[in-house]
Amino acid sequence: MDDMTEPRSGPRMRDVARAAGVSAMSVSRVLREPALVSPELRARVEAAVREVGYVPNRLAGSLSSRRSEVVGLVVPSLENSLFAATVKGISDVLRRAGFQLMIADSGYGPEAEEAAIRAFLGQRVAGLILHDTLHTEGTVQMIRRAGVPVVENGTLTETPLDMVVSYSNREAARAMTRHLARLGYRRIALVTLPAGVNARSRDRRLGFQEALAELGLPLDPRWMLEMPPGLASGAEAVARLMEGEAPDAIFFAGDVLAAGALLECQRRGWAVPGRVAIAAFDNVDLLAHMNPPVTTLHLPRHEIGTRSAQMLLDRLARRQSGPATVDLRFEIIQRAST
Amino acid sequence: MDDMTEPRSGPRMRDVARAAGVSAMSVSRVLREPALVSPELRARVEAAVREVGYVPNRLAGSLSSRRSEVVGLVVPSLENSLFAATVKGISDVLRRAGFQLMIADSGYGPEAEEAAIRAFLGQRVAGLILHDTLHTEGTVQMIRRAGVPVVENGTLTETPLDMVVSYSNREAARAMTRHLARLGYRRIALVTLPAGVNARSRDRRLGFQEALAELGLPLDPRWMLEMPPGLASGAEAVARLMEGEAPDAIFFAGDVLAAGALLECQRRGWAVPGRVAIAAFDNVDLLAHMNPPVTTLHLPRHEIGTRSAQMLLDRLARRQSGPATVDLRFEIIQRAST
DNA sequence: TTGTACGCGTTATCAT
DNA sequence: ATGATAACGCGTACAA
Repeated sequence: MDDMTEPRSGPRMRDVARAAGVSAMSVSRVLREPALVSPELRARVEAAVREVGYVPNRLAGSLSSRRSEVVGLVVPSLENSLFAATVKGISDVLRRAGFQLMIADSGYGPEAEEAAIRAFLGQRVAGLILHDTLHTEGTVQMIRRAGVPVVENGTLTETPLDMVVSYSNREAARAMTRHLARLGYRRIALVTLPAGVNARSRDRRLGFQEALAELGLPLDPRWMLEMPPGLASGAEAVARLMEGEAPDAIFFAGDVLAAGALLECQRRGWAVPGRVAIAAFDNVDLLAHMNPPVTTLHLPRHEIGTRSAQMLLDRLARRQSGPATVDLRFEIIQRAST
Repeated sequence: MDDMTEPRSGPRMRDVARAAGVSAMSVSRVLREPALVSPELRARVEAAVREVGYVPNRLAGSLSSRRSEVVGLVVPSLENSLFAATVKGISDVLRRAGFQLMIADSGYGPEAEEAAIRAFLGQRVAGLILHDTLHTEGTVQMIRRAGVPVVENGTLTETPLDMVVSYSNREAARAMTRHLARLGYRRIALVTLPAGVNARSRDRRLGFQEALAELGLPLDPRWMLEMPPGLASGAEAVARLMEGEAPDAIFFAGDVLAAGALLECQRRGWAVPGRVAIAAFDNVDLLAHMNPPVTTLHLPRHEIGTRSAQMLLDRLARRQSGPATVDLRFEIIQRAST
């Protein structure tokens, strides 16, 4: 039965020092620079640390050293598994370096992002990783004033805050569109997420339009839909596009729209790709296992995370200096749905 | 062109105080207890805050007050979207209370969990939320010594560290098994994730066995499979179970195994539920959109998050005192696959 | 209502 | 190689 007294503060460095019969500074050194310390001292201190169950207070440490081992990450949504791969990459690299990860979502737009970043800066994070590339003025000012390194992830923005690690959404959409044309499709439709505050969707639409123009294919505005995320959206989109003058291929450039569409085709008995071909944007496991398997892009989601974290760490270690843009490659995965 | 000098520390409270012509304490009060301060003082201070772009240092604040507004969360995997709903619930509640979230994954087992918790305690988190319920001795000791409130989420463990918010994996598995029997199925197989270090899988297997015993149905060990997570696993499981003496229903109690199995049945031309019925454990969007839609359980994933965070906040505000177990309800969603 | 003094637990710096 | 001292930036407790 625990007694519910005041939250204990636990043993401090000086308690360890006393137990080991040394000064607090020696304890600090043993913990951070064991090489600079005599083996005997180290042994005594390490024993004392275990004896009293000492867990160093990183708040005090960071306050004093003016450094922190926490990175702040802002993703558009915590529920979207597309970001999960990137988060995993970030987390893996940070953990090995002894860094912690704080996460917030900006689901409600750039203002929510600003609030999250303000909170992170209050915690004096060592760096920031942002998925979105569209920020409020206040956000930009805060970040500049704070002088923390930042990596943006969502798309290869031309106006980066600092560092960017991503792939080109525009080139990826362009490549897939050209791929569909190469396969013989001529009436190609595009479905994206709402492009309003989503730079990624905007870039994908641009790439699609570019490709059609280059190929001399018709660009019918009725064949460019914006739908909210979700399987139901994909189903609705394909149903809507197929009534009237139907496309022969649909490029679903976002979320799980393509999967939803294919499932709807199965229900309606529409042959894929016989009646309409379907292509997706993201190489989620599901698409490979569907019937037919769905043609899609493979994007370096995990690598975006590892590279982002690594660049941040390099900058913090002064191993790298200025802004930088890393353009990671994507790949087309041709499957039976096209 | 930024000059890459030393990381600036930014304006401090005393800088704001000077700019406003008041004492630092007044700045602190304006920020934390605006009600106790005269309107004019507040106005001057708020203007000064904006003028110098002040962002309070929460490291210093927490060090001084011995309180923090950070909660540590450990999930088994950052890539599994099942946890995402819970994380979202946690994040939503914490944000409204001005709390931040630190996240780590324990993908490599209880030792990784211990390391994550040690790091969190070093950051002096106000509380912990753990998905797993199986911990090392070191973990238990550390948490007791630190005296931080803890919520466990994964299953209704009978040996909680402190608070538990979950549903009963055992009852849920039992209920679904009985449901299948009620529908007339008699040769019921079970597929779970490896139950080794996974208390959830263990509880599900127990519930399944209980139900069979109660119903007087045969318990053939060859009909209880353990498979790694993933669609491919589900496909392999159904293929393996259907050779030889085949079950008439398969209960896939984990991950997306059921979806993988159904897709495999489509490929093989096995009618579902004609040839074999399929039930799943988690109400992911996909299952509702498949052909046929898949019978499953609806689990209170999001509510687990909100309730966990709320209980933690309540405890921190001294509004609730002791250990507690919250048993949230689940629900059977009967669909065409059974 | 506002201000002063001190301490939170650690690290940087300098001295021995 | 080890120790003493003074910050780090804020909040608590008390005084005015």
